[in-house]
Amino acid sequence: MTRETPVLRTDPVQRLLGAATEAFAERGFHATTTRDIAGRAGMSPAALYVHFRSKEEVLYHIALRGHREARQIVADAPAGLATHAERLRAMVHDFACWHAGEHTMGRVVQYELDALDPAHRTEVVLLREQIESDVLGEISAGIATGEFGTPDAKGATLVLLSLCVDVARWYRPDGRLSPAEIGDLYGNTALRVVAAR
Amino acid sequence: MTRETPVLRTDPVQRLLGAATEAFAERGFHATTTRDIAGRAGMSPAALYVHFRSKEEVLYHIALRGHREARQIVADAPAGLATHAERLRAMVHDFACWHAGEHTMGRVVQYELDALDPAHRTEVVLLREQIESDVLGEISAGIATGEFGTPDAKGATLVLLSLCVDVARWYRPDGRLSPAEIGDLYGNTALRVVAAR
DNA sequence: GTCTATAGGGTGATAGAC
DNA sequence: GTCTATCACCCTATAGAC
Repeated sequence: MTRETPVLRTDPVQRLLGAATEAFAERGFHATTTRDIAGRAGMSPAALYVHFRSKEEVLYHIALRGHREARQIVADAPAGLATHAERLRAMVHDFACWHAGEHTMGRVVQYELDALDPAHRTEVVLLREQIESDVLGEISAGIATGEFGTPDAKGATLVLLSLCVDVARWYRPDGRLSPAEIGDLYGNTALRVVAAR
Repeated sequence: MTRETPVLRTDPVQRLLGAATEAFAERGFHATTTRDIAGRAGMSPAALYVHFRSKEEVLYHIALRGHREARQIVADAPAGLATHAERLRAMVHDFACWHAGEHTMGRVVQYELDALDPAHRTEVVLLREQIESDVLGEISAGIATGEFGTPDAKGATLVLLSLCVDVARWYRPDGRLSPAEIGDLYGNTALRVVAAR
């Protein structure tokens, strides 16, 4: 009567999305074959096309889910924190930490965007702009209250987002730093970058 | 008697390497066909194989040249500068600036490494470690003299190199910041990251 | 050193049985 | 909803003429 495998893993769509995320992260979208995706999910190549119209549509679903997840991370981070310094630290901490812990998803989300159809790409770029806006808003607010000494909110936003995104490129699970340690390092770095008083 | 095209452009090897760099940067190694490379260089697909053993060997030559160029940029940057702060600022300024101005080369150098043969990859990774060592050495020296307040030389090195590398991902020639402005922003950011006095 | 032609194999996607 | 079999196309790399 017990269920050995979680429901998520028996749902063929979720199995295909998970398999594709791994394959895209390891070899890139173009170098990944539909046979590889289906094989990792324990299916024949044809089964993929029952659930998705094309290989590109698989990437689209992954990119959409990943970006929504990332946006949520950034939006939820400052909840309950009072100062702009603590709020920004939490946002950068959690965003960097997510790119380490979810580096497989992160790599697909950040580096395979150009493989999307123009319409799908536009939709995903909107989510990216919301994340950027969240961070820019926090930094601008901190500058307005005098909590941050930097005069350049846009420059600081660019630097901090770029820093977090690049974690997905270099992070390795067997590396020197854990996701939590990366979050700490990056959260503290953020306060230096905006010259928090 | 005048020469309309520079010698570099008439050398088929240089033409192929330039064409391949553009193609790899735009579409990635795996999505680029040898037909595309040869076509951009004004040749037939077969001509490529007179000068290179394989598509991978073309990438290898680009990666080697790009990494040597980048290493030179970082090594030359601090020449003639006395304080560790000015030396580090120059290194980060020039390295970031290079990734913007040479973003086509930079994108290939930073994001197509995994497509190299294991032996070629190892050779290129050695050059990367030299760049890392150059920056770590400068930061450690600045900490030793008390010029930099950060206690974490490795963390600061990681942050600054990551920042510069990621410029190749997001930089667009028609964007808000010029390569020189990015260099300035990143050079100043570097001094904040290491807590320069 | 360049070309045209092609070998040999892999790719995304579909047809039709169960 | 999954499978086997396959289509039509594209790929890297090579052969051989000039």
